[in-house]
Amino acid sequence: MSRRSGILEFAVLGLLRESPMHGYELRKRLNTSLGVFRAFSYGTLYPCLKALVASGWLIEETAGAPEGVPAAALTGRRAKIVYRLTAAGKEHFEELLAHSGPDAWEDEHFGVRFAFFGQTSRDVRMRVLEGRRSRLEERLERMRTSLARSRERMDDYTLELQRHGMESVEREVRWLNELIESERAGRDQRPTGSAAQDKKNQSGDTGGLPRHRGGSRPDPSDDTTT
Amino acid sequence: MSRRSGILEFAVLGLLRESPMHGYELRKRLNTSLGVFRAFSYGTLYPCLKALVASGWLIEETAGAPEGVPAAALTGRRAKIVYRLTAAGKEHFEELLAHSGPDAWEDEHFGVRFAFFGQTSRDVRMRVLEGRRSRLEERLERMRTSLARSRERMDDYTLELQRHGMESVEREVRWLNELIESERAGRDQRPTGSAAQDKKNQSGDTGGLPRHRGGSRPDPSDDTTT
DNA sequence: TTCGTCATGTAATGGGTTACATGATTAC
DNA sequence: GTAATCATGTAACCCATTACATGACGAA
Repeated sequence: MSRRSGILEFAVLGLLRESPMHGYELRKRLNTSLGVFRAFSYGTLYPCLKALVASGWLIEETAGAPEGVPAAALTGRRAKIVYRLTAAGKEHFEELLAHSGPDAWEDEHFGVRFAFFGQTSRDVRMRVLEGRRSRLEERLERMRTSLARSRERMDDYTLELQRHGMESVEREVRWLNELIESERAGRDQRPTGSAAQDKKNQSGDTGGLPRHRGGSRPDPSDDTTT
Repeated sequence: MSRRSGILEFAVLGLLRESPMHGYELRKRLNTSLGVFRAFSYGTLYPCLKALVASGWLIEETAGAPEGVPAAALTGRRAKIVYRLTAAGKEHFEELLAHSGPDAWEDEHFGVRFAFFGQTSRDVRMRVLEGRRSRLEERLERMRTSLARSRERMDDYTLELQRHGMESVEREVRWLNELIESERAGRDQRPTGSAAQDKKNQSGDTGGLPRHRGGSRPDPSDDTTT
């Protein structure tokens, strides 16, 4: 019954913070926003939603458009279940964003967190980025020593595999460095191209962060598009 | 009971082709040879070994050094279970190497296959590399269109995440291109540094492949460098 | 009326981990 | 004698996917 799954819970909460949605649409958004790192199926999502409702982070809405529901959700067709974040849920999400558990630096966890960076403070972002970086550096270190110890026993392909793997991790670290740099030095300094550029591209405000759904947003033109 | 797991089975067979081993050592080798992509625990390995024995791909040896067993396996200590590949097992492995199922191009599957490239023919290698490449290219295409469709609705961090993800995949494709190039043009042409170099580094034989445990191994100058 | 897609769910299965239970052997 | 590491296993979860069951709605 404890269909929870950490990341999924986190991601659902994050997406619902923007606006209430059906499970169906939620899944689509999930798989495009986070697509690179993760994809979820209904078999995971629906039970998880139930669990979140049970915890009080979400409420279900079934009736005919209880105010906030975006018209799109029931353009005439019989309303299904719309999930909406409760106040408690919002709080919980913020909590999760800030207090990253020990898994927060793992590949997928990090990816998902990153996708919601727009909803948190620079402090938290820095913590997460640096945590991730040091995790990767440890990994690199382990790879290096392990490679050094067994290199003679490996054939060339295995070696190449290892080399390429390390190179990828190193690239990842460089990317993080750029992001950290950019956060540190930057006001708005949103990542573009290869991050860490000092050009003239701040979008106006200096103080903060690229508020989620940053400058661009909202024409509610299409709902489903994604 | 079907503790089989495709990749693990494949990897176990591949490692045991080199020499018989205990489950214990097998796991260590598993986690260093394939370390970048995969790690397995005993909870997975032992049941899988039993299943492989049941299938006839392996046999267990318990007695006191039935010939081929590497001395190391029982230097005095009471012999545990040593797993040895049967003829049928060898055949099965070769079959698996060549006839890659439809999953063969997925991340992990590919990684593991690659680690055993030394044990197969150039033809097979080419097939696998090209299969992997086209899989990644499809992925890239999907990412591109999906990004194009929803780019305005994404905040900058999500966007950066997407960008970085695509870049990684692109790099992977370039790597594959180099490998393919190198296989195509190459006799021995083992991958070194960034592959695809035409220098003077063939290790002698021309006809084949870097026979596993090949004679070359990149100058042990620096270990960690890359 | 049939097809696509919206929409919600569940049961069977897969593939894996952690933590535990157990004990021998080696090195100090 | 005591700690590390070799060595083998299992039971209790965890997390997710697939395939299925069900049905409404809109458009051709």
